[in-house]
Amino acid sequence: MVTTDMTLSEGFGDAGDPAAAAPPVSVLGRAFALLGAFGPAAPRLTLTDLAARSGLALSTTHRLAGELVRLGALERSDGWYCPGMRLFELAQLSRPIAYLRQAALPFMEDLYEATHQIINLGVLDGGEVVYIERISGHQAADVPSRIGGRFPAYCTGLGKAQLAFLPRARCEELFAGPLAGRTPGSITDAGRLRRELDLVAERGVACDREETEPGIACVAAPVLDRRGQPVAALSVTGAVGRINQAALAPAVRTASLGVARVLRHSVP
Amino acid sequence: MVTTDMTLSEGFGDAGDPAAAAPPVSVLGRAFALLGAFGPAAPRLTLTDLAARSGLALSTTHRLAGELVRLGALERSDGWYCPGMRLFELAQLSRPIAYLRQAALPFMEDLYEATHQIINLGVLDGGEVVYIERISGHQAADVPSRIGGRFPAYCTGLGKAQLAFLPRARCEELFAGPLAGRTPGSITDAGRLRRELDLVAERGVACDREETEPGIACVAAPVLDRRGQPVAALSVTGAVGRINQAALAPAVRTASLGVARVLRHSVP
DNA sequence: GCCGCCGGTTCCACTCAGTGGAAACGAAAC
DNA sequence: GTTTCGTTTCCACTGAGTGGAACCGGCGGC
Repeated sequence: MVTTDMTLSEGFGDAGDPAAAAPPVSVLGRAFALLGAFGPAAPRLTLTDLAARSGLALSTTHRLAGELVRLGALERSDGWYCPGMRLFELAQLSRPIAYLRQAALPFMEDLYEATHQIINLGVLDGGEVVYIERISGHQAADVPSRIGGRFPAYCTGLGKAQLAFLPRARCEELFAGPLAGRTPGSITDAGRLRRELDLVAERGVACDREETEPGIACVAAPVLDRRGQPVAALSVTGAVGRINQAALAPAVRTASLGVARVLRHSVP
Repeated sequence: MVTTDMTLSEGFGDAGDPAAAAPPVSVLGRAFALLGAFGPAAPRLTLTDLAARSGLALSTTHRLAGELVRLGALERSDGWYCPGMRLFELAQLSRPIAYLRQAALPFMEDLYEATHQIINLGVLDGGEVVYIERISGHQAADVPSRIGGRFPAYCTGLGKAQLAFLPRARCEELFAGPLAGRTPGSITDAGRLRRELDLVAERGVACDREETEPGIACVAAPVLDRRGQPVAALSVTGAVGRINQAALAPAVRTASLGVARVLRHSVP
């Protein structure tokens, strides 16, 4: 129910600016258009880029950016703007995120020590998964997940693990449209997705073999609240050859049950 | 040089609102006053609290908060507002933070596996340390650090490790005023701080025995850039009895050198 | 059951913060 | 030297933003 129209404005790395459809009317809208101009592919921008990507007039951009710098939401070093530390501080106060991370990290550490693969924690937002925390070692596997990043839920382990425990109706409405898929392995057929989710619900873990990224596999398990609703999911991710899904499943499931238990006891 | 006046508005948990000194003039200022109303002690607020703590008129608060919700910067569930996920997403695009975390995490994992104590990563912002990442296990030691949290630099290991490598002049100007201290063990004498920092610069590690929090000790080492300037610091933190500073120092120092090496090779 | 209180929401006339075109500036490229 | 490109400053216009006031609805007390 939240940020349904927000996904549209997600700053993807398209070079040519598509003259942002509906120029925002309110100052806040404009300010967030500025912030939204940044993205994984554009972690820092000059004033002119900022104006072009946000669709705002140059002088407006200049003034707003200046103000955002004063407020700490942007930082500027030799002509480049990038998101500032104040945003980071504020973001950490997000209640759900702070609680989740605090509860989950010890279990993520356990999983890491046991597997030495990448351990991810993500939550569902609309039909997408947002990565909240990720721990990894030195082997810089080309796993595309990134804290604060988003992926379509139906083609990631983290997403499927949570979708499977959503009320059926809610899930259906999320995937009414056609499923584009990310890789040749992604599920793009609604019927097959439904059967897959039934299987996940039955087993308590979701698997992903090259559905998110070629060569990458993962095993994920949901963290459920008292009412059985998913609040997050944990996953172990790595190169296909290094992920033995059958062997990892119990560990991931145990860890996510542990997180759920801690959350039940700490959050009222 | 950044956010010098920002520290004033840090939302501490004082119950009675001190009728925020200078009401912000710009819409953005007002919006950030709203966001700044949240704090560790107030992770969620009602509309009325929000208005009181930010010093804005109720109807203004209502409208702005509504807009921030639409933008994803705030979330609302049954009457409570809290910082939203969109902020979190934007914050992760902060170039310095993302690079730092990516470079540092593997080494932090190594330190964790070796010590099973709390591992912190922090950067200097003015005279304060901001915690960027923290990993910990199940023993919920009462260590006060929190991702996104701030402490005065001169009474934390992370802070001293970085201060010691700042140009002397810069350091002096940061601590021109009197040092309040956090605990009986904190350094509050400018002369003693200077000698301590000399020692840190010589050894390459900073120690903290109950200077931040009674019963807590840590060992920290700076991550220096090409020019020898500190960009961050790593620390191992835990209960005094469990931290053998002499034994940990080489490990922490090695890890921070590792991070510096990775950063040198990845960031231009 | 009725009333008063207290959060939250909506309304609306006033006005000042915000806008953006244009011009000045400065440094680097030609 | 001139041109070009990114940035900064200026300023007259105006509609987005403001906040007092009225309204709504649920809860607790009388």
